[in-house]
Amino acid sequence: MALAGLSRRERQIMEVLYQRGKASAAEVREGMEDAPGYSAVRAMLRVLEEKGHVKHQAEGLKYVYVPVVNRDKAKKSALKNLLDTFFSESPEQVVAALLDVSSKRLTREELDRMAEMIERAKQEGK
Amino acid sequence: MALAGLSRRERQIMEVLYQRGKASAAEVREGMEDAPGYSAVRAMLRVLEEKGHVKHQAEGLKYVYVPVVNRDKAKKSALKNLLDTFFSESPEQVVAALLDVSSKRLTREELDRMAEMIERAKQEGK
DNA sequence: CCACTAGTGCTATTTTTTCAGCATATGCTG
DNA sequence: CAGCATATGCTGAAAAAATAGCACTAGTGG
Repeated sequence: MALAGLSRRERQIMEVLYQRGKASAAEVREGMEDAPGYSAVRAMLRVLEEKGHVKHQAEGLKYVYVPVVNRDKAKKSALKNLLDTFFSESPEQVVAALLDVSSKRLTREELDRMAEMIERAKQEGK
Repeated sequence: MALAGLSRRERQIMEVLYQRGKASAAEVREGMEDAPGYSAVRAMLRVLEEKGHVKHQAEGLKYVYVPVVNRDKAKKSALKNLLDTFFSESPEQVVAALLDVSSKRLTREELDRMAEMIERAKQEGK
């Protein structure tokens, strides 16, 4: 898993990076809760780079950091982990929780699209 | 969040506890990847208790540890976090990933139940 | 009773993590 | 050009985390 094995701060940083796709040290810092000093963030990004979790590219004047493991893979393994630790590997329960957590914000259209996805899965599995 | 702000090991331990509901130090240890020595696990459980994340109860001869924040709350906040960092807060995408990750294992019945849940959400939201 | 196993409590030590500060480079502005 | 803002590179050190080890207690089997 892309997030496992990381220290608290490292994890926080990786989450920001996955959220934004890419970010400079300063941006990462902004995205962090209880952000430490700028130096600290940079130091940690450097460590993360050494460990091979992120890479940087010059963009204009500054460095922009990007996760090495692509978002999609990280996403899947994060989901798997969640499934594992909280949902007893039961996807249904995830859907239930999902509807619960975000029920107010879900539009009719979104619900329709979800239903459709499930419909399609049924077809395929038949 | 019940898992935020924890160190790597602490987090690992909490995940095991949420997975199993409750566990003795030895069981927690079994559930951990790259498990450290037994003493280490116990020490961390003690720290987690001090910090108020777990509590213990004597069960027979040994102590059994339980998370303080109940599973359901922890579950929701973990899901919210996932949504936030990987799915741009889009529940649909979660469903898509869910179907993708576990498509093989999903039975017709499970899919039906999911569809039904969504159907119900539509009714309510109408 | 003695040895053995499986617990607990506590503490000391090592390793990681986290952080701040300084020196330096670059572009921009008046 | 001088001053300022914004970068990076690096290093040292405080703080937190992770771990091992020891002493002790309570059952259990011989």
